[in-house]
Amino acid sequence: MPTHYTGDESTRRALDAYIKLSRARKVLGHRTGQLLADFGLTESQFGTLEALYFLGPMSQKDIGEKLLVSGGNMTMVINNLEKRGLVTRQRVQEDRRQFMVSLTDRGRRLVAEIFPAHAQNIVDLMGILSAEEQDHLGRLCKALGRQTREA
Amino acid sequence: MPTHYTGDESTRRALDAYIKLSRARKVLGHRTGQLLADFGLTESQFGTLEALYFLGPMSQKDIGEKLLVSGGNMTMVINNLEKRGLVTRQRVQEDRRQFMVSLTDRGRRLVAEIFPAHAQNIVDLMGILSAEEQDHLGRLCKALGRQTREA
DNA sequence: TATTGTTATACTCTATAACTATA
DNA sequence: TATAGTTATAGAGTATAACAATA
Repeated sequence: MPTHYTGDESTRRALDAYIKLSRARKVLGHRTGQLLADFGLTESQFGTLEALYFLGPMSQKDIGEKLLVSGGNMTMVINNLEKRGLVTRQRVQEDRRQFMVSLTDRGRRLVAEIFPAHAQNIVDLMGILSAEEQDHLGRLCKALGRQTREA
Repeated sequence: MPTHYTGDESTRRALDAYIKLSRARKVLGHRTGQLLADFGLTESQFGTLEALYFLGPMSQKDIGEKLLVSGGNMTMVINNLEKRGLVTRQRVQEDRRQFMVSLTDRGRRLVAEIFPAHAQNIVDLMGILSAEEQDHLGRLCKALGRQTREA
């Protein structure tokens, strides 16, 4: 474990932050994932539904970029959601290479059903941190997530 | 996207922190995972090797708890590492239900070969944050990861 | 009875590369 | 030529439950 790495201080510090970040995310994801699993959804699937719910119809490419999921995977995720009647694909007339993905009524109802409990889970999990700490965590993570996509 | 959630402030704040945490971890994991992939290793596999390298031989159960990986998965991860001659299993004489997992010389050499570049990747990625910010991030994430295992 | 680990089941995720259709 | 999406490939992850061996 990097925690026991005895090298120089700046390396130890970065490794330590990284492993704690990873663990936190894993623990939180495990918790939130249980609720989703009760509804037969994976994180990628729910993330897709959530994006469509809050941002409206999008191409597969846009969803993939939002969720950091590769093209081939998006095809599969959308396929699985489509099989269950939660989303639909519609060709974009102006650019027939694209599909616009939209929630069906059933998909919308499912998100509406799950989201409150999902959000409450996250509020509960984050509740160990004060409002200021949550904001600070968000800012630090935002910097990490942004910088590293460009660099 | 929770970012566009228009509910109450505390919910928006928690969701926002959560999504940024998730994105950061995903971006970082993607980056560090590329190096590991060059050596034919997944994160779980390298995490196992790393734990054995820095903490010494451990039972599968202990590794699973460190890495937050379930029992059945640990069997598979260890199997795959064992096939490649990177780890070995030895029955524990005092409790013959357990296997002690150890690095082979080959496994130890592989970690020694990969770790410097892996650590440097993390130092580079975390480098967008100051030393104080990295420490702060670590503390916030530690609280998140710990609390939620107990609660 | 409880625990460690294995096995079986059944999906989902992951990346990549070759491919089709369209731009 | 470049882009959006599909398909094929090939593995690894995930959880669960039933099982064996041991405590």
